[in-house]
Amino acid sequence: MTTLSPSGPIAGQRKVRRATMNDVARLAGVSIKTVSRVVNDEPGVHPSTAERVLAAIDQLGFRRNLSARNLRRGSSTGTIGLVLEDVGNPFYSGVTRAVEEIARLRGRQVISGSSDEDPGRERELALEFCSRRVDGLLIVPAGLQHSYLVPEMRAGTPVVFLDRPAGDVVADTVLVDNIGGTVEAVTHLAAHGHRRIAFLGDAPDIFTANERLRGYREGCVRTGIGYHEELVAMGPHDEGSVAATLRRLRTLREPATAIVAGNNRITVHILRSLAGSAERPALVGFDDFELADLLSPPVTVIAHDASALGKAASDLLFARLDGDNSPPRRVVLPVRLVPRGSGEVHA
Amino acid sequence: MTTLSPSGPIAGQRKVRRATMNDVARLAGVSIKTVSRVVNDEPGVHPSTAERVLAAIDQLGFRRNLSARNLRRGSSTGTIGLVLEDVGNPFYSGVTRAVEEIARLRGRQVISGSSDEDPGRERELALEFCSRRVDGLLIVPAGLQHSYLVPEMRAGTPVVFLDRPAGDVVADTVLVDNIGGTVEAVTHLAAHGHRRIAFLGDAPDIFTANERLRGYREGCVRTGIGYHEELVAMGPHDEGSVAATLRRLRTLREPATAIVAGNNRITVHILRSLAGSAERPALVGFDDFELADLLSPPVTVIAHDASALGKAASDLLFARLDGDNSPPRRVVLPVRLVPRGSGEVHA
DNA sequence: GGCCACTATGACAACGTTGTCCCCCAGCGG
DNA sequence: CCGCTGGGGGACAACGTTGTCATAGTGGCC
Repeated sequence: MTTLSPSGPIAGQRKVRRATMNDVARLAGVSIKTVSRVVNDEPGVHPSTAERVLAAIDQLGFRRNLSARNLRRGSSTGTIGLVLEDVGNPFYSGVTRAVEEIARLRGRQVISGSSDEDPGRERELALEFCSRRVDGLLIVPAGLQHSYLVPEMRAGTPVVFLDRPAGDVVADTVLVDNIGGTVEAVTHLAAHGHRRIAFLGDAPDIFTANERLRGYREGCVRTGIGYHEELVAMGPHDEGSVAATLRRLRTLREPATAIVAGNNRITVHILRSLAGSAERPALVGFDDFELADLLSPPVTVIAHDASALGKAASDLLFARLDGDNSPPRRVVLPVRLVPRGSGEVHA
Repeated sequence: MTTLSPSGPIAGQRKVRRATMNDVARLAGVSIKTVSRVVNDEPGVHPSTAERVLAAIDQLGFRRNLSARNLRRGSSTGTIGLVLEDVGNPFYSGVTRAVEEIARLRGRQVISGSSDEDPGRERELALEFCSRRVDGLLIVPAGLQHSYLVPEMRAGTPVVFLDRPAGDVVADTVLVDNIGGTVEAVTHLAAHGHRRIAFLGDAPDIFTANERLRGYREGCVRTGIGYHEELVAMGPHDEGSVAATLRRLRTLREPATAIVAGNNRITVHILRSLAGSAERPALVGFDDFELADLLSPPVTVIAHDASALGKAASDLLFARLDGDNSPPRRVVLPVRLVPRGSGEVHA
């Protein structure tokens, strides 16, 4: 194995101009159009000519400029844009992976970015993607205003909202059954004898957090254990605030004996806070996560599949790209309670 | 809050042609060049003119076409390409996040794709990114041949290899101290009295797997416990093969009392296989992972920071983009053993 | 031998933007 | 009143590619 040094810029030389079809054409002694034909596998090029062209391409290291191509062709840049909350969050990286998979099958590249729950950033990313003329847009909304997308949608860019609905446009949306999930969580805990069930959720202006709170409340009402303000703690949570909340819940006149966690991050914060304490409340977490089954006790969760979400949204998007122009759809994916132990502790 | 329906394609109408600078110019009663000036915040436009232009832009929902811009300007498409093994793997999604962060600070978008350890796919992705004229390329190599990148590097596209070195080109590379890590793992286990330490690693043609094996071997030699073929199991591992290997290790004439796991996936497979069994060998895993500290016993790991890796690589890439043309560098990031319990079990 | 059909190839414009260069006009000094 | 200056704005070409249309050559057929 010889080690090639690319003897070019790396060694501090001037940048070499990139070869264009023109250069290839000159070298191969044909017209630029013929090069184009070869590059695009168009018929009607004599095999021997094609061979000369290919040799020239190889020699020059030619690679066609997709900016130029996209400009000329007008339609389809072969990319789709994905705006999510945080690629670093395993849930969203699962979504990303699924989207990438579907996109690959359909010959598209994914461009993604994290909004970090900042509506301004979400908008910035989405519009940036539009400037790049993505063929479609998948968005996990951070904000409630999406009218900024109207011109893009009018111009034919399909948009699918993911995990949360758009604020003020009508568009395809894929959600999970947040309400059903927390109703089930509460029901499950109540069935195991718990009457004092707390809910720790994310900031209430986040759609899913709010929905899950609603489900929690409905569960409390349906099971007859009643809804008690003091058992609810919403808001952006970090390790510290979760620990503080747990302390508070323990010292109530009637302490909480069970907890529903509003998302995977909160579940983990809770687990970490509880680590080592002998007495631990029953726990059901929203979102499944790796290793939940290996903890002791294993963590009961409301599971919903990141891949399924990504796949459903991509499928919807590609259906639009294929010309489906039926009215906007709202898909709600089911969740399921996975009993593992942590929620089956008796009160 | 009113609900806007984008009354366009969604409702099944014809696609509206997207507004161009020409349309804006016509509407604003100026030349296209003036529109360009406004859009690019160039000086020399009368405030009142600029206002008219901005109004027209708003009215038409104009968004400049970056394909055209990039084509015309020739340099910098404002994107960087990231080829990794699997965005769905938490380790790589951490890398992605870090890269995205740095890119954002430098005004770049990240385009990423997963190679799934397939060299062909890696190449395909990298070249696709080159066709899109990314400003730079970050690659977690799947294969050993990277001479296909030479024309690109010559043309001035900086390339940084991540986590593994390139096969046959000289280029910037950021690695972690794989050898040092497994040496330390073995040393740690030996210090706790283990003499029969097994190693479960990934396929040996993967650079990191091979390095870690080397470290393991060196650790065995240095500690004087000796290297025994029968204690090593390389190869692509899944849940089943790991379980089988563990059974084999248990039934040796001198069974293994400790295990070093070659990466986070293997560690998890091991944990899952061991779940429930009373007697468990000591374990040190390569790669830290979320909740490792909450398992029982908590899992001792060789930790290295995905963000640090992503950041180091991006920093290197942007240094190149800023004109640094010193000889290619190889950065090796330190790892550290995080003792948590699973590796401190006495033999 | 003349005409046609067909294959292989090329000339040219156009995609939407920006860099270069030029022009117009108001204001000002001589 | 003239020439000069500088701010504001426009005409035009060019980026690299592809779609449209034209054309040269070749062989077959009456």
